[in-house]
Amino acid sequence: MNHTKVKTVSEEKRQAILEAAVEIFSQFGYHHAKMALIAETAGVAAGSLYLYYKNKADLFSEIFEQIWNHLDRHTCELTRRNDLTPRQKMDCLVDLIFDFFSLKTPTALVFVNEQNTWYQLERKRFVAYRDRFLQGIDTIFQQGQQLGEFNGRVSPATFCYFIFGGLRRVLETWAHSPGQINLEAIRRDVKELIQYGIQREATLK
Amino acid sequence: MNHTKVKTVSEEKRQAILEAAVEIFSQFGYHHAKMALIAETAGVAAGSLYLYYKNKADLFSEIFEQIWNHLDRHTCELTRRNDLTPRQKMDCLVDLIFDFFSLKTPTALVFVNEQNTWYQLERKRFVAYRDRFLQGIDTIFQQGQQLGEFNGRVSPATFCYFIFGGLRRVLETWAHSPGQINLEAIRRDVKELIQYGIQREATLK
Amino acid sequence: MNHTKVKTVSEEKRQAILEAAVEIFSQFGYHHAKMALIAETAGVAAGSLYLYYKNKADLFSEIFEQIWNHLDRHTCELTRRNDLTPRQKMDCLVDLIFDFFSLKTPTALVFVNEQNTWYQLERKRFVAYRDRFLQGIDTIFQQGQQLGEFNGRVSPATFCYFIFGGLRRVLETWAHSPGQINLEAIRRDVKELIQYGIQREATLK
Amino acid sequence: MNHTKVKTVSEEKRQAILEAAVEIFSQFGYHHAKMALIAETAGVAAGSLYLYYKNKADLFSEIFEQIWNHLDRHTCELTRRNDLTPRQKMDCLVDLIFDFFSLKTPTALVFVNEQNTWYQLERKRFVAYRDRFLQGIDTIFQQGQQLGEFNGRVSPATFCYFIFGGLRRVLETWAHSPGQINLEAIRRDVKELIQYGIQREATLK
DNA sequence: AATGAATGAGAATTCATTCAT
DNA sequence: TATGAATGAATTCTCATTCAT
Repeated sequence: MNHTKVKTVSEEKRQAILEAAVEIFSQFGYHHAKMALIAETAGVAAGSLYLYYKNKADLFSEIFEQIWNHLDRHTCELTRRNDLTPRQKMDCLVDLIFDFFSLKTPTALVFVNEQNTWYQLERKRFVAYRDRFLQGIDTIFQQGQQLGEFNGRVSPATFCYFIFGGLRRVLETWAHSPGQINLEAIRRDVKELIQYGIQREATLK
Repeated sequence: MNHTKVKTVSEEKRQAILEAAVEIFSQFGYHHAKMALIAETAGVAAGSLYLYYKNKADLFSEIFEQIWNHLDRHTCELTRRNDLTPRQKMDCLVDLIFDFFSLKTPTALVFVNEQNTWYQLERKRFVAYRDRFLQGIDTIFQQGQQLGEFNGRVSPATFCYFIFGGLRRVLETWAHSPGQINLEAIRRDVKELIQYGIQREATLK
Repeated sequence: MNHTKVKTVSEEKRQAILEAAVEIFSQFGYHHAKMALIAETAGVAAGSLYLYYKNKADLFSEIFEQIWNHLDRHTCELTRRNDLTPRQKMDCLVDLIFDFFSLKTPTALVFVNEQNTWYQLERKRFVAYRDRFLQGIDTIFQQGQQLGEFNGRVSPATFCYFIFGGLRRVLETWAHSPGQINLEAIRRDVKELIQYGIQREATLK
Repeated sequence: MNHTKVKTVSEEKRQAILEAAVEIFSQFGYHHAKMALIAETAGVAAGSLYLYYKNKADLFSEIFEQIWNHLDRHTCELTRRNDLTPRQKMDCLVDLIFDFFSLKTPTALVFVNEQNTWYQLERKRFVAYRDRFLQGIDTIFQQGQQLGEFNGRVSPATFCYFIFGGLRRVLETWAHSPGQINLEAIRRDVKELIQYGIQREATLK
């Protein structure tokens, strides 16, 4: 029974370190974040970090893995739902991301600001996760095209990249001054942009 | 007397260094780019870099300054033209970005990938340039809204970021495998997405 | 009451740790041998090592102590025997070393490879053991010289080192690929080399 | 012309660093030698070491390379000479080594004491150099066996290893207290041991 | 102006040892 | 006794920048 406790204690500390890392990475960026400071923030000795994570890059990657797992899980569910129209699904997708950003702000800051760092550290995984996510958008988009709800003249790939890039960019701006920009206003705007960007002309009559 | 000539020679070398820097920064990212390698690429000694630029950050900033000046100049011109409708201006803006990416790919990659690095190095300038550029788009956008051509419910800033983020992302994909993707097809798709994203519903009748 | 038993149990674990240490030290060398790995090999927790040995150096030293005690005991016995000629005693000495190597190969490897490490850690003891052992050889050697059996022009110490170095080297080669080399053939060769190296010219007539 | 000078200056400093390294390695052993101390001893900054040597292991290896190149060159020459009998060649070989040890004592100390360290760092090169050297002894030995000068009952391989090991061991002892042991006395003894160890019985009549 | 060898501050990481349980 | 998570001292190596030539 204390096996469970040990596991729990460890898992708790692992999480505490991760949270400290998020804090420090979001504040200083990957390259200026010092392991010693992460350790101090987490309330452990510097050496202890290496009991839970192989090295700085590994600790950093863990943040991205957790985010992607979260996004992935929900995107998959979303594509499979039958109770929503493609247009509603697209809205939900935007909500999924915006909810994550408003609830886990520091994590989200790391996610958008250090995207390129992670790409350099873990090219393979970066591409894999990104493509899986794009796949999700693609699925929804094609569902919409088949139902005649979405603009049929645009290639799904371009659409995916465009929407994903637009979202990321908007959130980057927010990430640079999260206190000053109203996330909810942006959320509405983005939905509007996507909806009217994908809407088939005929339906607008 | 030969002051002009010296100036020119110096200016040429300054530019050569800058181009080498673009090459190296785009390949390795700011933090993994070594000054020694930039010097070698530029065909000068490491120490000589410091005759032309104060330090690494300064050299890096210069790249962003040049890009912004280029974008700025063209955006300003564009806003002032009377021979184009706002919708056409928006098309021209897309062309501006597409041309920039296809003609100066490494520069463009540094611009999109190292945005956050530059933000950390030069917060003030980052914000200043960004806002000035936004101002330009805003002008066009408002012209379009006043003429009833553009969607009036979206904030120009969000619109602007979203569009540019989308553009950037699409072009990044192209930049990673330029031979395999038809740039002109993407250009058309993007214009389509933007037009129908900003178009006032009524005009779609 | 069960004091004896406890002692025995403890002694067994102490020995198990020592054997694990021999294994790891012989494989990685003193400086690359990790205490954690020794503990794992011995089937105890890392912290437990310190219940039996003061520290890494102490554990390491214990190996040398045991080897020396083994060599010492047999060498002493050998010198005291009256039923053997000096030449036969020398043969026995070679057998002692050969047996040690073939029966306790990892231990022997630590002994030969880490000689210098031990010298740095325990200079005093190193010298003391070495000199005591030399004393033994010296005794046999002088017995041989007095009987006119051995070459009188060579210093016993040099003789001793030379012979042991040669033995060690030959056995090292064998230890690195025990299956491919016939230990008995080497044993014969070495005895031949020693005999004819120590033999007084006159006796060869 | 100053190209030569630059080269010379660099080569001099490279050598100065190497000598400092020999000094420090011989005093503390590889694992306790600090790069900072080597730099200080050489009169350069710590970072400068890395201009001349890739890392600590590389600097350390250079010492062994130089020694082996020296020994190699002379051993090769020796085997090819026609003006010496095999017995004289064997004597010269011993002299080669002893001369090196008396002239370059600190270097020699590193060579014998850190043999095992080098083996662990550069297994391949260690074996290659050692085997090439053994080859040299082997050549001389077989020349001697063919002429009937040397003991024909001992396998050349065992002989080589034995002699090499004996030599190394004798010098190790000297290395542990170079001031207290008369190298010349050992030199004589070793020659004696080898000669009478390899001498064919018949020639002793 | 140009060079490039020299500098040295700075940070990640390892691992023997401890100690609360 | 036994554990093994936590500690933190200690050290290598990198690379932007300087400066004597």
